[in-house]
Amino acid sequence: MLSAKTQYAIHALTFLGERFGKGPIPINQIAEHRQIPYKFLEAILLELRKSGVLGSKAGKNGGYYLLRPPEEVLVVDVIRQMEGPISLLPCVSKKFYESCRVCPHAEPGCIVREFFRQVRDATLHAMEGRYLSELLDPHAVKDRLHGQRGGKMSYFSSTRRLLRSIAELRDRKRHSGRKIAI
Amino acid sequence: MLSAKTQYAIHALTFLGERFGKGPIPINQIAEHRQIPYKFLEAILLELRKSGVLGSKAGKNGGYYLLRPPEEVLVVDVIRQMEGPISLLPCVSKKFYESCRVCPHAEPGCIVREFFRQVRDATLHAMEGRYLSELLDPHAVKDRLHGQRGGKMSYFSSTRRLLRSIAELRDRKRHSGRKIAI
DNA sequence: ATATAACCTATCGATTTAGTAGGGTTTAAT
DNA sequence: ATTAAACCCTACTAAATCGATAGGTTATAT
Repeated sequence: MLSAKTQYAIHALTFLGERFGKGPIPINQIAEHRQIPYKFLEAILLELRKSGVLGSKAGKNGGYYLLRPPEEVLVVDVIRQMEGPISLLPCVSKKFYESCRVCPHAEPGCIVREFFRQVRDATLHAMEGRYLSELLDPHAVKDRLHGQRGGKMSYFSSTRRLLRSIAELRDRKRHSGRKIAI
Repeated sequence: MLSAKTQYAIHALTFLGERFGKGPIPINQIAEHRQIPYKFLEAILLELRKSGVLGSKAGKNGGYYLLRPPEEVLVVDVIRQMEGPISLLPCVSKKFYESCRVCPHAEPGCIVREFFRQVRDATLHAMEGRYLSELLDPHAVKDRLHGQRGGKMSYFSSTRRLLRSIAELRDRKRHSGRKIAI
């Protein structure tokens, strides 16, 4: 299970994603809308800023904002950043590899290890190429587009266009043959 | 990541699986072969017995043993027993469902929830229908068969037969349409 | 200057983790 | 009956993690 911290982080990021391009959003706004304890959220956002996901601006009209558009923020990266390894065993993790406590030399033939490698492959496959943009509330995103484009576009044309661009981006990434470590 | 307890449990069960049919195996034998602290392992085996996976026999020549053959022990059941939910969010778990802290009413349209439901489906699909028998060291299983059948069978015929029966069992279960909850 | 808002350090109680210690009970081979 | 071997149970502990909270510092728009 994901810790409360990670869950809060994801929901905070969706809030910021839905308001991408609208300038810095203050912590209390996020905290109120998403029901997250202010001080806890403060620490989470600070961590996300230090890990390069968010930018911040101090002082009046300050707050936090995504450094890149939600279409380019990998959900799996956020989870790894906050939670650590996706793998169920340390010895099948690439990003957080540690030797197993039962077979410290990680024998290549370890059959338990092989099983959990398959599990992590399945989990990772479901996560890879999935972006923050896919977790946003379409209604909020609509507002965001209206805000940027002056509200000239219809709901249907704007969201259809957005969804198409997301699908294209995701498809490109999925078939790029890029190895994604776990 | 799985806790040390769960990892130890799995390895202890493989040890017992490889010796299934040979009567009770004492704790210290498992502890020594699998490098698990004796007292910690004792607690783990006790828990596995209470949850119906293992049987035990006290006294001289006593020990622990699998109540059913390894071909019938689901790995995912062991993980759930020791570790809890497989899901990454409480609100997508069937066996351990709890409401999400961000949306307490678990709105059916929650897009974050949908994402993590897909992830848990993928993880579960990799686990479902996988049995303890698939995690056993073939060499140890060979010995077990030799022990039971008096060593008359050749290595190849015995293991081939075993592997075929495992594959058949797994295939039956995989296509039985049985819903496996998470 | 003032209000606002991020930044930083430190702490804190509760829970979980990964064990350890020691003794009591039951079984069974002799 | 003795006694060794193993199960069973309670309690404890040191460390880490979790889920926050407190309070002061720095930056910035007005």
